[in-house]
Amino acid sequence: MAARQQNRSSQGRRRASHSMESVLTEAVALLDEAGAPALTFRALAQRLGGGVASIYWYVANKDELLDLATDHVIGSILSDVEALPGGDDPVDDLRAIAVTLFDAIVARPWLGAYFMRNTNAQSNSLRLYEHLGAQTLRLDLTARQRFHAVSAIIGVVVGSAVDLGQEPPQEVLDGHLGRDEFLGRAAQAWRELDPADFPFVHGIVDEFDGHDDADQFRSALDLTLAGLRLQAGT
Amino acid sequence: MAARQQNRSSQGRRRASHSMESVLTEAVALLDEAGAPALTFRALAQRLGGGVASIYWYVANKDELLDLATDHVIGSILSDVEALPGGDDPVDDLRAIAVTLFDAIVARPWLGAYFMRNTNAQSNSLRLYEHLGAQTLRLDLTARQRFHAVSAIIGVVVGSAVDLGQEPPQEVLDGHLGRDEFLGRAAQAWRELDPADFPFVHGIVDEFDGHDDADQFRSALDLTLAGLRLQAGT
DNA sequence: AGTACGATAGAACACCGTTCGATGCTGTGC
DNA sequence: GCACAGCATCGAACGGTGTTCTATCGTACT
Repeated sequence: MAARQQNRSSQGRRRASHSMESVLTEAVALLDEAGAPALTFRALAQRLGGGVASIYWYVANKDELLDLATDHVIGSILSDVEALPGGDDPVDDLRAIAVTLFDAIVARPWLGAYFMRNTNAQSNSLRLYEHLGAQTLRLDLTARQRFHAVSAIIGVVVGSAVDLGQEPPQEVLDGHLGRDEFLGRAAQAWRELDPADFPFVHGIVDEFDGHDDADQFRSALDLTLAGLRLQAGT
Repeated sequence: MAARQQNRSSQGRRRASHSMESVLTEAVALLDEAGAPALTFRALAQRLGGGVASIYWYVANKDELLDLATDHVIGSILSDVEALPGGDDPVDDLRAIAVTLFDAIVARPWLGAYFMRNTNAQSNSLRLYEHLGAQTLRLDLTARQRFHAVSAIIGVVVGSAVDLGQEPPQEVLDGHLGRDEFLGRAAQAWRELDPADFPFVHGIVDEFDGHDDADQFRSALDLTLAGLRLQAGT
């Protein structure tokens, strides 16, 4: 009985049988390969070897598809976070979690735009949120300070991620122009500004040229964490 | 001679004559009234009383339209920033600028998604960037620290703005549900979680319920600025 | 007057999310 | 063994989007 569905690609070929898992997996694969604009119902259907309308049996609309796909990968990020060793210093643990988050977004730039979009549902986002917050319970803070601290850390991650998630302006996607070259070109434009009008920009253009996004994020995070440490009075 | 174009709505009526200014103004008006999805070439053309393709004479594509519209409003934000009094403490001045930015995004939620998308051009964004950076010149920091400090502050603003710019889930847009009511409902769901699994969430749910976004932003900003002050050694 | 050119516009194209109605497949009660 | 119910699937169509093509108008200059 029912010895068919375990081998869905043998001779059936007429109809495709999916599953929530496969839909989400392929959706994430599309997002990973070519970013948010690549995830269309038609492309996804073709990849699943089925029809367009079939996807709507698993998902109400595109927003829900995005939400579920996002939650799907946040699940694996959650695993990474839970695998973190954890040490004496809660602030260091907060930093480690935040860095893990950032790394995950670097690997999947499209995540930046949808990250933490749905804190409401019983999703993995909430568990991640709890993980961050748990560290603040080890600090001497008020409830409000804890709430704001976690929001601030997520804000730093998202803020850096948005900068990062921006699609490069077409030339680098085509491979005609490397990222460093693109940065260098912008830097050159900055150098040609009037130093009297733009003293600051002139002062940091060398830092901007060829800068590392991870460094930038780490610095922003450390500023926030330093402030937090001060607040906790340790 | 040429006593026509100053009164383009009298009897001409056949053809519409626009200008870069009017295109951008109406585009911003559409964004302000109903958010990003409301800005379509057809809606904009109708508003300008002209054809769809005419807009392409002023603008290469929608991305450029968004960039220019964004830069247009950033110009007025820049005026607000330049009107700021400015005091003894550079960090306080940084805070004032950041708060001005945040307020502008609160007034125009769609800005959050596009803010600081193009630091490359000779735009108003760059001037705003310079304004922020100018304050760091009054602090005892290295060039790299200054670069990272400004990035961090922008990151906090953008991070908070993204949270804020999220379209509410349809019910509140229809007016069927107030924002506070919506927050309260989510809070209630949090309260019903197992306190053993979610100690942090339970501890801050009262803070989350009916929280003020401005407070949240201010706290995140203050953490970063406290860290910066520590770094500058004042 | 004729012409070059800045500026406008309608129609069409390809693609998108979404819906509708019909159709195949599968397990269940007779 | 067979009709039936419902789960799952799909093709085709609809309305809407950004974008392009081509034709045209109006104005200023020679």
